[in-house]
Amino acid sequence: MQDQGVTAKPLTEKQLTVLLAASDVFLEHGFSAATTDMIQQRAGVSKATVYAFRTSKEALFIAVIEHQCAKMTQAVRNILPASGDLEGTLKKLGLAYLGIIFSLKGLALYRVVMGECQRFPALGHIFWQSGPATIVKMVEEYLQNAVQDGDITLQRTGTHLAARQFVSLLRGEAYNEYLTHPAAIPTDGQIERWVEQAVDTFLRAFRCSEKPAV
Amino acid sequence: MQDQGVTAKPLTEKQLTVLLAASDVFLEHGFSAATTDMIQQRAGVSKATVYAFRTSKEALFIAVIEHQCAKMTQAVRNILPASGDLEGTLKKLGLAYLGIIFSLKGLALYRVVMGECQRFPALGHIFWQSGPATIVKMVEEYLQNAVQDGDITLQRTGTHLAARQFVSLLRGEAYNEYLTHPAAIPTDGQIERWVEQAVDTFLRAFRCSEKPAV
DNA sequence: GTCTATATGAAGATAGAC
DNA sequence: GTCTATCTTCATATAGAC
Repeated sequence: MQDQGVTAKPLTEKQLTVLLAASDVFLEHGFSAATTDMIQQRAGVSKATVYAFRTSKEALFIAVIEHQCAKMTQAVRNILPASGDLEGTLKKLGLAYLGIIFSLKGLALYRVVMGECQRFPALGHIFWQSGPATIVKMVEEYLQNAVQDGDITLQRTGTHLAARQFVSLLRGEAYNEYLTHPAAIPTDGQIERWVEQAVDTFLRAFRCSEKPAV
Repeated sequence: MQDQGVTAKPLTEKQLTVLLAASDVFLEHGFSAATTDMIQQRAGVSKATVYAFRTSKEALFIAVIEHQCAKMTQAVRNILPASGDLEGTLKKLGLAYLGIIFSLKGLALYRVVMGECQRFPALGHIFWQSGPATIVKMVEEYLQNAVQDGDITLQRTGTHLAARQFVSLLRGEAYNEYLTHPAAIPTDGQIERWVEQAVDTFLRAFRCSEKPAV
């Protein structure tokens, strides 16, 4: 661990170089197939410098995933839907979220975490909290506002499940499709269409115009 | 490849032993972290027997994933919803599908494929076709029947997207949650609730009682 | 702190007996 | 076809100079 987490950790230039090189290599190859030689070469430093930053390959890998997850959390938390109406809010939020998870790095991070979370269970938890759990919580808040404004009713499912269903619709089958077809990422136009279709279906299922038949 | 695919391949007893042992090891550790020693020991045979079945670790891994995907396709195709009404059909289908993908092996297969589909792109394609694409096609057929019966209208999204949205709702956030928290699998009761909630939301969004406002 | 060079162990694959 | 024993390669990690 070595100074992870809350306490500040002002990385030196070389340390940052190592961390970024290790990120590239681990995100591309996963833990086991990546070698410290690759990382060393990519960073342009010697092996001793790599091991001066973290004392083992495993510790380096954990640092990389924690760093990537922290970056993702930050990106998700920075989403600030401007619009006042629910539809516009959900669309802005959806666009930003899909932009993150459908990026090359977003997809690669997901693949690596899935592949290694059996060996590193802590990383599975961290990823879950950083990504899905965070966006669901944010959606939940916006939905609760919309309930108070009378736009939608969530009595049938509860706020939490409704938020989860929205995020699932948002991600959609396209997520699995692109995860299993590496090297390709969707265009902005495709993402826009997915978002509109997800928001559309969600609002049809939860809009107040329908009777909230519990 | 060596006699994969359409042509029959009557595996000898030892070959099957090796294949099953390799399946266990690869599904637990992924490709790189698994060793031929583990497979050899688990199968109770010598290393020469392992290499007599497939000529390299990579070929053995491909055989394992193809076999697991074929088994999954078979399981999905065997789902035969009995009920005549749409709601019952979707529920039966959903229950069976979630039973497959939320099993220990189903979750493990997904993790391994995700982790290795960068190195083995063909396996990503195979998995996509075996799992998500297959279930979506089946849902599509049932939805089309329901449209002709006048139960639902899919003009807004088209049949294909509607089917994809249903499958996404079905899988839900729970899928990511259990993927990132290995060793745990949901109870049958939980799966039942997820299915009911997914079907409920889906039918609310697509039922004919709503005006198909294109 | 950083580099070069190296020790050490492990894993994929094979040779040769039966 | 199967087993025992082994070869060879390569990756993690360290020792020692600067």
